[in-house]
Amino acid sequence: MPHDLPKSYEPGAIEARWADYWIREKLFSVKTPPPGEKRPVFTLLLPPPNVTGRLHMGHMLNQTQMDIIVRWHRMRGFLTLWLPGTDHAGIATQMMVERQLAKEGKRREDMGREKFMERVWEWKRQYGSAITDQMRRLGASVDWDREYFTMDENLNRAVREVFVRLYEEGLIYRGKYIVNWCPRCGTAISDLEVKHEEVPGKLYEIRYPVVGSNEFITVATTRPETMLGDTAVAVNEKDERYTHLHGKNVLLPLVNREIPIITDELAQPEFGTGAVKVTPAHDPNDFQAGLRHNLPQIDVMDEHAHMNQNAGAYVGLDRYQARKRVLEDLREQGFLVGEKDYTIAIGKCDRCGSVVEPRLSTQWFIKIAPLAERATKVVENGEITIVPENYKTIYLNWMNNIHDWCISRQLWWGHRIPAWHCSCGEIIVSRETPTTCPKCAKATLTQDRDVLDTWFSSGLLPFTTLGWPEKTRDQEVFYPNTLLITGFDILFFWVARMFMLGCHFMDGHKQDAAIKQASGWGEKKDDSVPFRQVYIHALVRDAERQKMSKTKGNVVDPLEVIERFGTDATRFTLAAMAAPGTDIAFNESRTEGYRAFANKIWNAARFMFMNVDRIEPGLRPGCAAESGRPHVGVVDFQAATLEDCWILSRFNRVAKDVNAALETYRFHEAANSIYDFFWGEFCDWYLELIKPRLAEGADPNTARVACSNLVSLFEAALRLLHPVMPFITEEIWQAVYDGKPPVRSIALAPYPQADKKQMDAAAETRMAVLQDLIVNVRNVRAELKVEPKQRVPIQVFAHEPEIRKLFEENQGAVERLANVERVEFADASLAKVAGARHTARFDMHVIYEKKIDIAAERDRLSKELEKIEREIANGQRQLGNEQFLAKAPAKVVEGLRNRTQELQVLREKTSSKLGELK
RNA sequence: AGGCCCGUAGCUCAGUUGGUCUAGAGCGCUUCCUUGACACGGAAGAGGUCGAUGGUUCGAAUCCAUUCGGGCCUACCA
Repeated sequence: MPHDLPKSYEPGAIEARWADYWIREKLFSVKTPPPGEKRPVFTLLLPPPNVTGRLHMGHMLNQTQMDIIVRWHRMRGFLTLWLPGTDHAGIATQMMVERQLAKEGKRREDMGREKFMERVWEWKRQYGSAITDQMRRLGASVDWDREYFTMDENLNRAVREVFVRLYEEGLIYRGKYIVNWCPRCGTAISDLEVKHEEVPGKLYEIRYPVVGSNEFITVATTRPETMLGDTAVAVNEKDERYTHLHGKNVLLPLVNREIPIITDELAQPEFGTGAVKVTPAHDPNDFQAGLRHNLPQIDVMDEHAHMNQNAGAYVGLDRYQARKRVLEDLREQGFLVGEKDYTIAIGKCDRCGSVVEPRLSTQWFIKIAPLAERATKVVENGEITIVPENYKTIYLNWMNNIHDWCISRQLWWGHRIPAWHCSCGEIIVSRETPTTCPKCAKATLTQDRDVLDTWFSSGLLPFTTLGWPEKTRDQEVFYPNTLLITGFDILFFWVARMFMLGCHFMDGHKQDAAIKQASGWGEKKDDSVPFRQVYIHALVRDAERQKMSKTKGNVVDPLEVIERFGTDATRFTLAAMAAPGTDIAFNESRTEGYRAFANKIWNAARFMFMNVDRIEPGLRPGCAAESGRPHVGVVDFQAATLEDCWILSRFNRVAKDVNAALETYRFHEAANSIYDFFWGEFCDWYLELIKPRLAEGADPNTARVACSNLVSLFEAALRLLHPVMPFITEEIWQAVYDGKPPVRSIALAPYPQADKKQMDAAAETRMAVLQDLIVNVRNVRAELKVEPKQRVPIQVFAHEPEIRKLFEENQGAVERLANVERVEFADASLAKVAGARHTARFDMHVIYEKKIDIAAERDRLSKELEKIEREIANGQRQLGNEQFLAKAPAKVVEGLRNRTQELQVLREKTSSKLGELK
């Protein structure tokens, strides 16, 4: 077939074509294997993006890393399940649809719950696949046949089951507590959804008159408007300033309510005046104190943080207006006695940014301690490995201070809480909708209005996506999930919750023993954990290391980057920059560089095809294997020459490095190894070296071998690169097989593994010396400003016969790559010849009439000599140190000894030459 | 308040348990080259006392302490 590829690589159409092909062919769909199968299994759960989401760099980093690991496993013969889905994203989606409604002049309250829900589903049907369509474009090799949505009927059933079980076990309770309340969203939110911020504020001192005396007691507060709900003033029992007031009452200003002075540890003598107002309905600490002293709870605000009837004259005012008015009135009436600048910590709603109000309300909670205990243990004892390890510390730290989790939300969009209220006050928690109240037998039941926190359902995904609560074969095979790859920003929101809920609900579960063994997890004891390993990656920032955010306007749109440079180049950028544990400052110039890399690969392929078409048009490399087969390195390679032995050896070493790097999620090392190999060794040296063998007029047999080797090596290199750059590798690989590949896709071909038999350390060393000679000649030519086209003779003195032989055998290579006219071999050192170069293994001299710049040469040499001497001195000092000889490993001592010897040879030559020049 | 991370070439970053690190890469920069795969290319080069100080060690960019600078996370103290 004619391989007339365009001169430069155009990713757009090619990528779209293969992305479609992979989906159409269902290449990544996984059939559940029957019992008895011993194949290794790899399971990965996609962190479900919000249905409302648009692909951002964080997603892309996450998905690139996952896809690399997934493709790598698949090519190594694992039965690889990557399970995709989207999250219904309670608040985000509801807000999105409400905004849409607002444009039509409608409000959800007017529509009613049912109509609104229909509308959200409508929205989902229309726009809900935007983000997954974008994933398809990335080439994410997920099993689309198993795609889920967290509001799917089967997942909803599982959610109800979980809720009921936890309730029955006493791990879910309902109660009236202070929760974080967002006045804009109109719902409770969990501790995690509150973002803390420090802002300058004021600390106000207000004096309360003590009843039955003309004394005052002065309290300090940052939130004077809440005084309207005060039900006590607390002082510390040990605080002698207030001992005489114990048991007395004060008259609450503005409201004229009598409230007691109590003693409680809430009041700390060192702070402010040592006396503190107690507002049980508006502060979590005060709430606790209120319970201790049985104080009334007076809520003075409504759900939008406006003052209610309990606020008397202030009713209807927003909390900040109320603060202003309260302060004015207090000042006017002489109660405000102090006002200090003070930094206050405020909490803002993660979603909408409104200041969160601690609010007394009835909510559903999960008693977290028993779940946390188990989830802590499995990380401590290594049943779940968290990588990098510092996230393990962060996780354990958080688990040790974890609070009960408020799971109810006052929203409409989400999993409805499976609880029904009877007019008699009874609450029925049930899997199915109950018809009558078991207590009073009335049929007037209404379902709880609240829905569950979105993270409640996503916390169950590791097992609910595998058919739970049914006992399924999928669970035996795929649970525990092998790995989770996610960002640290949802470590607590999601990861920790999955640990807790997974261990709890899959307690006692056993993975299919044969599969567990084959997958390499034989040593793990606990199969209830949701994952064997969790890899946490960092954030993608902009080039200035700023967090990307819409408000800052510094968001880099991955699709735009892809548009310009290609998906492969963008993926490669993220992989090459993803050193574990560090944030990625996304830099477009890198992507530009990797587009050039793709182009380089493309042109190397053009070169290959050009030769195949001319030399042996029917040539196909021998990779007829499916993934998992043993012959997975370079196939049918006849190492005939030094460069053949060398490149084969290098390939295997690189394959070894890449596999090792991926094993520990060092994506950047994997990417860079391949890059350096492909460009710096394969293209820059190997292709140049074999050109004479391929050239027209060369011996046909030699040409055939060279051509076949080239194709074999290229084919293997494509497989090595495929997980990182899936598109270009597929395109060229298919072309290598002329559109009739042994398997449907390179994604199903075996991944290269290092083969010791193909490694040749001697060839690598010999090649290094040859390269050294060539580079030296080029170097001298540049210094002498020899015309680029002019070929020059050189003179070489080799210290050892083998080196001379090496140069003789590869004379042609030297002549071509260094533009040398002929190589003359000298019998004695050339060190003293002006302009000569020398290394520990050879001396070299370019024969050229142009005079060398003696002064410049002298400068260069004395600089060099200085450096050599410094290093020799350093080496000798160490080698003369007995402690070093005794303690350092033999390899290090040996290396230093050799190095020092070489340096001494160099020093001799350099100094004698320098003497010559003076 | 507690915890975590970062500070290496002009810029963006690598540098796994301290030992061929004689500190690397990409981009940028300088000089030269359109040679039949590729100018998204090739060849050669300049550029860093690894934030600072002190310590541990035969040996430190790498470990410890202090300090300066930058970022992040968690936290119910008025």
